[in-house]
Amino acid sequence: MPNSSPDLNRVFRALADSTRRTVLERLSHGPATVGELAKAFEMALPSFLQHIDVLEEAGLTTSEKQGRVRICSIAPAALDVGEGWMRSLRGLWHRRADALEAYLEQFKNPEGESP
Amino acid sequence: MPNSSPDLNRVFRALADSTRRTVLERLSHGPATVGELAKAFEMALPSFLQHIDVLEEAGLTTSEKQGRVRICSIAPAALDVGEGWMRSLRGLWHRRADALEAYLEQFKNPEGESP
DNA sequence: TGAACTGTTAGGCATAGACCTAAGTTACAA
DNA sequence: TTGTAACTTAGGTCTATGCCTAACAGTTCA
Repeated sequence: MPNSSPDLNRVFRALADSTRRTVLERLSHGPATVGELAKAFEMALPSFLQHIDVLEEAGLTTSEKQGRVRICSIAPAALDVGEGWMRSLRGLWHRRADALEAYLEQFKNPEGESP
Repeated sequence: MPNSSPDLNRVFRALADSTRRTVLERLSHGPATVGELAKAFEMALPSFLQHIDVLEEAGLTTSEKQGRVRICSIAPAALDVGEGWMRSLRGLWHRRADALEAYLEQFKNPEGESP
């Protein structure tokens, strides 16, 4: 479970904004241009572009320039990284679901083993 | 796929920091006190406490005061929210994996259907 | 060519985040 | 009852984020 990678930081940070999540949802239905994507939001285009850049730097989207148009697509590999981390964490937890009880017993029953 | 909820913002933001992810990994093996958790990091205790608070506000951990000790545990329900969002997004994408090709054709073959 | 379209860059502002030190507070222990 | 342990709160700095307007490209089309 590699954790210290800056990739996870970037992926989760990118997902921590509802504008960007909405863009990803839109892109999950198929590619779109910057202008098409921006229509759904009220913010100024340069502000919106920053969100696109954050997504792309996180590896969650890619884009390709066609003439004067920039076409964005979703790139779910980065999503897998985040999802994988979460799943493995939850897996660990499930294997230890009884640990809480045992641990708390220590504090109620100080005669048990030392922490 | 509820997206606008501030919960997802908080969950993903909380995960966007490697200190906090390390804490979650530690807690996935079982509960621990603030002091035990803090030992693994070099930062000052008040700084570390802020991370604990972020995790708790995101619903990723819970804590319980036992005497002068605060015992933290993982609370994977919030994790499921994030993981669920990611999985459903990826599901959508897989059903549309061929959309990129078709879309790009528009720009190469302007005689196709209008966008 | 020159206007219109679609981005893009530059620069500024306000808020939030991540860290710090110093100074409490509460519980346990001698 | 006094000291120590284990947080907790207060307040400060510095950087990053999210937004804006204004001005600048690169493309397309009349």
